[in-house]
Amino acid sequence: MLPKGPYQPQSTEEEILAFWLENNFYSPEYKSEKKLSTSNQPDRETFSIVLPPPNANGNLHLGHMSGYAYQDLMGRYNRMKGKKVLLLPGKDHAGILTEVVFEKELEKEGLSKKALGREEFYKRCYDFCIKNSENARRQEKNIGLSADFDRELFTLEPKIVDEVLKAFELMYEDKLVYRDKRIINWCPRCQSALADIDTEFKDSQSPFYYFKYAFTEPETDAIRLKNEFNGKVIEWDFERNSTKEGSDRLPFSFGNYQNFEIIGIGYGDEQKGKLSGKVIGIQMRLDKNFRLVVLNQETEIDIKHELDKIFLFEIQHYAGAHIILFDEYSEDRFYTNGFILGTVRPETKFGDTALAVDPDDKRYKEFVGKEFEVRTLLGTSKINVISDNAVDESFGTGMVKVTPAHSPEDWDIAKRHPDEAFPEKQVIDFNGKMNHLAGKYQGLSVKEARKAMLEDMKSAGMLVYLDENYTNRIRICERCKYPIEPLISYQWFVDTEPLKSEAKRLVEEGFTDIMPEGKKKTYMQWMESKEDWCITRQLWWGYRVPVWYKGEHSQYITETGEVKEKIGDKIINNPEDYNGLIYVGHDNPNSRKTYFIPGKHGYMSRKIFPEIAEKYPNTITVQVENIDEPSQEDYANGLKDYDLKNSVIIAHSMGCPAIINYISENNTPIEKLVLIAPKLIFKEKDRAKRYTKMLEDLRLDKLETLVKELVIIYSDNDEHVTLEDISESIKKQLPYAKYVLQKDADHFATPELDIFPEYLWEVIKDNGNQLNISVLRHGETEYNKLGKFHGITDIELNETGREQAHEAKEKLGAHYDVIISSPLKRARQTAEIVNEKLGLKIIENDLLKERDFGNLEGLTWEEFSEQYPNEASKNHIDFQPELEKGERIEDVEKRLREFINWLKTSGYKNPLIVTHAGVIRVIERKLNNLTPEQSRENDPKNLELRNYKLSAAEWVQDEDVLDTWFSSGQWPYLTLMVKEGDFNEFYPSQVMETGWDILLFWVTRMMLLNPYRAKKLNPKRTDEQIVPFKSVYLHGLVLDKNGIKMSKSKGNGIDPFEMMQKYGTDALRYSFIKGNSAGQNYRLYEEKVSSNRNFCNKIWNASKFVLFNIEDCGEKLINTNQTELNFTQEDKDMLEQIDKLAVETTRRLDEFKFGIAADELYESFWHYFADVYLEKIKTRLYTKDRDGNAINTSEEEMKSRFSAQWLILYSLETYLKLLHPFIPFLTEKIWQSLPKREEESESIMYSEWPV
RNA sequence: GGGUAGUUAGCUCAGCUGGUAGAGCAUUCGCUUGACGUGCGAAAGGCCACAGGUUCGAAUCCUGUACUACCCACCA
Repeated sequence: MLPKGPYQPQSTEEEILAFWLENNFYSPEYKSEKKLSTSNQPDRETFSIVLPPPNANGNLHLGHMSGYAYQDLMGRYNRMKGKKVLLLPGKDHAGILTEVVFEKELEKEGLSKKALGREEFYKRCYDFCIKNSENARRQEKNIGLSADFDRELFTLEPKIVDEVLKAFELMYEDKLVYRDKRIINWCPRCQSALADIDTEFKDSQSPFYYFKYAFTEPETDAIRLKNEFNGKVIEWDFERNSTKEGSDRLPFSFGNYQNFEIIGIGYGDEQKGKLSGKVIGIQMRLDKNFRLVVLNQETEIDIKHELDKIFLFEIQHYAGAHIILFDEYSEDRFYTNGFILGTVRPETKFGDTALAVDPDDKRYKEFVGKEFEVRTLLGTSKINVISDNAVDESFGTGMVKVTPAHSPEDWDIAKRHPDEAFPEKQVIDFNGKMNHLAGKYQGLSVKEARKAMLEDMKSAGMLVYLDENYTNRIRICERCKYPIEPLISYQWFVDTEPLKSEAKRLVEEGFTDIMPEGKKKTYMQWMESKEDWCITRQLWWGYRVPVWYKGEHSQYITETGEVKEKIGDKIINNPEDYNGLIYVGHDNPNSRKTYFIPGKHGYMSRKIFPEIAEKYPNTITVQVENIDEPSQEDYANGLKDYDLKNSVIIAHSMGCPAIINYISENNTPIEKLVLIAPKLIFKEKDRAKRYTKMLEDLRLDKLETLVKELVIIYSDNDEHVTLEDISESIKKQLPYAKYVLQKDADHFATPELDIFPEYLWEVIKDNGNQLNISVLRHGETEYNKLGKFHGITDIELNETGREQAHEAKEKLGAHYDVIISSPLKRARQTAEIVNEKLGLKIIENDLLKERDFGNLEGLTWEEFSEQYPNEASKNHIDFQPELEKGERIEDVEKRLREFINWLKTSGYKNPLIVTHAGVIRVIERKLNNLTPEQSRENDPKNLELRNYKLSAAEWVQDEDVLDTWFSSGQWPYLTLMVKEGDFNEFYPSQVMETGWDILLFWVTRMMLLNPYRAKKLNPKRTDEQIVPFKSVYLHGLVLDKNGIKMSKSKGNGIDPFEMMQKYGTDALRYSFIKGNSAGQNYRLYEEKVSSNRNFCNKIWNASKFVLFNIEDCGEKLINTNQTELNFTQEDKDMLEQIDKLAVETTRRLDEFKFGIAADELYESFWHYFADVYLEKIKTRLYTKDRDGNAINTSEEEMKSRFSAQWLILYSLETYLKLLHPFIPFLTEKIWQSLPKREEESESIMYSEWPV
């Protein structure tokens, strides 16, 4: 029985939720022991929804909750229909948003991103997200979301990360991902590139500057400037003060004022006297030969204001005309001819590369295609005039400055006029400050520069007009609202074209359906648009791009303002320059090994391979048993202990067929395979009977897919292989290999190391040591002699020290290319002395300074022990880890790591470094991986020279991370790949349910990337099998009572949990659904929730009534068949009503008309079942009248009563089932109290849907 | 500039296979001992934006207009 009183949602929900969770009902794998449970239906179809992952950090708001209500509704409905349902939850790392949030979090602790370093930051941020995601997960459970939480995934989970990076690699290979220089949105605050979609617009009132590029030679070009008004040349009749047509008006108007009297004419000044003293008017120099002076006769108007308006109008329409306001400006200022242009961003004008006009604009026709020298704030410069359709002749002056580096539109224009408008000139740096091209404005922020330039343009007479009332829209960062700076930068992009046309087709052909219909068009329109999708962000929080550069890479701005990229010391000028400098793959190419596979014969295998392997790290000679007569098995045994994946392999002779077979068999991808004298492969089949098997097995067919770069080195005078053989045999079979001819005799048997083929050296050096560092300790000082510690105490060399240095210089080799010295005197002096012989450049580097010993400075150990006994006891004469003042050892290590990194990229190959004992120790430790204790006994003596080798050409990983949409765009694929078998079972999912506002952000990108991945996984998948979901249902957004979008900043949000507390989760869920339709925003306010709470209460009370009135029936009710009963007309009506409703509800749900279904259920349950039917049958149900006398006692009455009892139970159960997807908790609670058959499901979740 | 949706009761919205309009809230009146006042019964309130068309019949389908909201692009 149900308890008395109104429905109490809180306690019921708690109880029911625990029941569901404990029984694992949410898992698609759930199986019940009860026979009637729908989980036991044979051959269940699957039904999956991959849920949109909310930000792991965030609290869930109404928007999330409404989504869950819809998703869960579908899940529960389909579960009851007997489907195997998976609702797959996840949490998003939300890239830039979280990074900003977490940075603020760190600030609170007095920490910063930089102080933590990348790894630590990532780790902490990860923990932060995981911790906070518990919150969201709890909220999801509380709303009753029946998702399989055991499958929940975080977007940065290692397995997901692997898959995301793999997508990048695949797309790179397919050329769908490429690196290029583009104009991008740069957020100077976030210090990151952003995609268009990560930006917003804000209306802004920005002054609009009309300024003039004045010709340096005023009269030449200016003369040709013609002014045509409305298509005709004005001809003014001076005599009659009218135009040639006889009108006394100009063939155009000044703003709204028609009644201007034209009183001044002619170039001569005969009329001037008439104007003196009272003229406030406009003088237009329409042509070289005359001007017009116009006087306003209206006295009541604000003449200054009106003239401003007119003036602006004239500037805009009669560009090139020279206009003067008499009392404002002196005449001369405007008599210089030039081009007037308008802009809101004068500071970018240093980046102008051309001036553009509308091709149809007659005013400028004869200037197009010519170059002019004009005056600028920084002197003069030459500039081209081009014509382009992007220019609108009616806007501004009809002439635009083209600044390709700072405006996306101008970049596009420039691309169409590469010769005139390129290369770009970037004048603003990544911090939003003016750079070297801005002359005296360098270093100013964009805002400051604008202000300074305004003043300068005014005084230089360049400013023609300033329109203070201009409104435009500026792009701002979606996350931090900082204005975006369009800049040119090298980034990674996705080529969306081919993906878009595919995504468009899949919807057009109906493999994915989008609801509501109207949004399909929005989708199509987006799929037709063009976009360079920039997928790299300069952040730490996210998937670090699996890209490696050969050496440090950087972007910089050249003297002329061109943006360039440098990798190592190579400058990238075109895409081909990246060849060999970029490695894409998420293994670290630095740890890539070089393997030598020896053959049976020769000096190469026996001597050279082992010698090199010993000398170079990461180089290994594979040991092969029975190398005199090796078999395939011998090779396989030798190789099996090594991970050859993505390695470099150099094989000789018999090693060649062996390795080819081995990698083919194991499908091992190889970065580079070098085959030296692989003659046996091609020639010696008949001769080498012993190797027949190896050669017969030879699988050249797979090489092309497995080996990225294949090199074959052959010898032209090999007795076995001739050039002809090569061309006939090998090249035909391996046309993609690179062939290297070794001219000399058969090198590979020659005992001379130095004729080892040059090419091989290159290969090995990639992984080998290129940088030879020699480190020299300075000479003796007085303090050294006395045993006094001196770190930063700047003591000179003493006599002995100088002598030592002189001695040392004689012994030094001549191969150094630079001297790098600590700035302290003792080192610097030593460097200078030894350099007397070497004659090199000496560079000082602060990082090489000796450690600051704090209290120990200037003291001997004994003195120190006396003065600071405590401190001394914690340290040792040779090793001082615990100094109270001074520099910490870790800090010394840190700066030296920095120094070594700098050195690697400095370009020096053989530097001589002059520094201090402490520093040398640290360097040594770093390079030899020693602990401080291990290194302390090995102090270098004065002027002792030590040599180290370093790998200079290291691969350096790209610092950037991937755009969040790049990963969330693959979400269904990614999540279903994690658990074995899920992909095959649940992909494609049935529905994608989300708000329509992220259709263009997310749904489109999922349609771009998922089909691509699915097809890649298995090319045989059909269109139907590659789409990520069959239907997209876009729900409307939740608005507040006044129809305004809820937001934190407006404070108009409703807290869903407050509503749940107050009215119950079911009531809130019902409010999200009842009466709403796809794609339509709807308002949510407390009254709605409360009325739905009333509905829940109605269900509760009606159920109590039903249960109370069937109490006396016991087992009889559930064992009676409908056909055994005699129904009255009212019963039959009820029966018809409920049966029809079930059919109707099913239809509505199948058509995604959730809102209508909820309406109809509400109506039918309340206003028919409860209000009509239950009222009608009360007389049949009661066993006593008001006075307590027994009634309904005849057999017929008893029968009628039983029929009614049967029917109210039947109806109630049916209603509960139909309502369960909408109102899960309450319906479960009541269902539990209903009399049921033994084999009935233990939960309404798996009860059978009534149709 | 391109696109999408909307315009129905005082308010918020349903109603989209065409058959003289519905719900919630609000309003008015009545009802309280037996599931429920978080209730029951009743009432009032709409030429379904406008104009054409198709049809026996249009809130519903078509065309156009007006207004509103939103999205995309552009704004030198």
